[in-house]
Amino acid sequence: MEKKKNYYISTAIAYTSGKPHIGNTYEIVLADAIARYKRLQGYDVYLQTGTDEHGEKIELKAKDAGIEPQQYVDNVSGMIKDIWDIMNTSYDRFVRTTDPHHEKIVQKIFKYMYDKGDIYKGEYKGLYCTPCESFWTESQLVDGKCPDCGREVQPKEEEAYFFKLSKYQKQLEEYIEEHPEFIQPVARKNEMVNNFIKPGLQDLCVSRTSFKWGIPVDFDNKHVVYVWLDALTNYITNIGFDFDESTEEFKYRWPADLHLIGKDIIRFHTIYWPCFLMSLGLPLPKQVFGHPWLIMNDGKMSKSKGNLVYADDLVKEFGVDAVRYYFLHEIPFAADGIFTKELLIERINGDLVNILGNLVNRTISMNKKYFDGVVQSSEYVEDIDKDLINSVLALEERVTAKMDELKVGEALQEIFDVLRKCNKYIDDTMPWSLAKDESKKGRLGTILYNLLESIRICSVYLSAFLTDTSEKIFKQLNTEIKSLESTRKFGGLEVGTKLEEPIHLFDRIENKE
RNA sequence: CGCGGGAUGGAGCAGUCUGGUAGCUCGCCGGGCUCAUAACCCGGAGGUCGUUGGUUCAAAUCCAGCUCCCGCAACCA
Repeated sequence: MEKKKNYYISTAIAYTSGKPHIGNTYEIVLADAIARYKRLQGYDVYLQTGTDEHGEKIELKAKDAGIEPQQYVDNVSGMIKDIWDIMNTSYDRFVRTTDPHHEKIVQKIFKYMYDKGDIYKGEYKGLYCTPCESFWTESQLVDGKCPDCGREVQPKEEEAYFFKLSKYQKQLEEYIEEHPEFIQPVARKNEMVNNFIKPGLQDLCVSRTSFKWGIPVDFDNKHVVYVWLDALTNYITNIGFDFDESTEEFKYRWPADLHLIGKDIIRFHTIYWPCFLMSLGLPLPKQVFGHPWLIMNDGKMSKSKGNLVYADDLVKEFGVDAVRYYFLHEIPFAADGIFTKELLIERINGDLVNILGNLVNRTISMNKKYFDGVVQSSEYVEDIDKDLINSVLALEERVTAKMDELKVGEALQEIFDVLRKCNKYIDDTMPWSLAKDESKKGRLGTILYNLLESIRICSVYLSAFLTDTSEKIFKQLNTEIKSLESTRKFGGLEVGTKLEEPIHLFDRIENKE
């Protein structure tokens, strides 16, 4: 028996400062599509996501709301999970950094690094703005003053623990050089190497004394663990890492195959995280992909601009697969994608309604009209069929190639290219014309079979992206044949199958304004 | 001279590594078809490929300079 290969993919854990907007929601959908495609390919996939719940910002938010931090994060974490569910994402575990087990292991990790000498006690020297209670770096200052309030800053020292990043610099640099696929896209790798690693890594301050809402350093209670040491370790604590004896699951899953993260936190994942792992003596994740952002016309989404859009609102208005399609299709591999409602409607009408929905509807309608919905055999082959069938059979290779490069939007386009071909095939073969001639019924049945089978195969691939729609198509085709294996030979759909009534997969969005 | 990415018909992108008639989606104009959700199919108009110079029989593609845009520049999730 062949042993299934396993595939561990993670998203960044979402910060529980507030309800996630579509820019934050995009990532889990992207991860979900990758995970579903890998599952389709037969991998034993593990998709982990969750929430990052500590830090000063949350302490303050809770205080403003007049509730305990735990209550605050329980609420927001639940909200985030709800949205992930609304988006039909197939995560295997939803983790939280306030989970007692996670906290316990983080404390152990901190202690281990301290005992090993990788964490030491020192003084944090920085420029401090007293009214804002914040440290700033030279480069963050605006005209030499606090970027938040514009007041003078003073040099200040504070007791803190530091992690010896410098100790692992050489090892990290070598690893990155020897594994060109480690940081994606490559432009990000250059940023990290040129801006941080080559100039020399400074030791990282890994504890705070200015607030309480964090995991306490158990041997020095004045300090809480720096948020990133707490957050990043979620990737190992939740699958069973421990010093005494890690679980079988951990041994099986780690190292992760892919950390999917936003481009804003690449530094934490490609410099700090690898160094932490080296300190723990663990292998590094195979790949970190810093995906681009979904932004608005007027730039990044932000509360101050008042241009926030939420996924659950969009789903209510347009349906989950329309939103999934937009996220996955619109955002290229390396450049930011724009979100506007107009573009969303354009995608829905142009692709989902016209190309996909209409194709399925017209095909099933014809089969109903001409053959009472019964799938005919495909004996009457002509040359024109070959082009269509070859395109359909080539899909696996083409889609997989794009998915392996994490170019999910392009993978989706490959499928839609074939759907377009199906529409063209209908116009070229003119089934309605054959239907008028009783002697051409055989040929007519063959054409419709080719179309139905092409649609079925496309639907198998679509199941990774448009989960509900794919199911609706299978249901209309009245088939349970949905495996990737079944797409390798044209002819999976059984002759004699009785199709369901044709329905509209997507409704056209009429111009309201 | 901090590091990196980019500039291609009205819009969004591919093509640049491995020079050889500029491609895709949308929009626009014209035609076809009627199975289908005014959907589908075909044809057409529209580009000095940011700019200047160089190499070459030949440059969007290679080389050099310039202009403009964008990302990164460390303890902020």
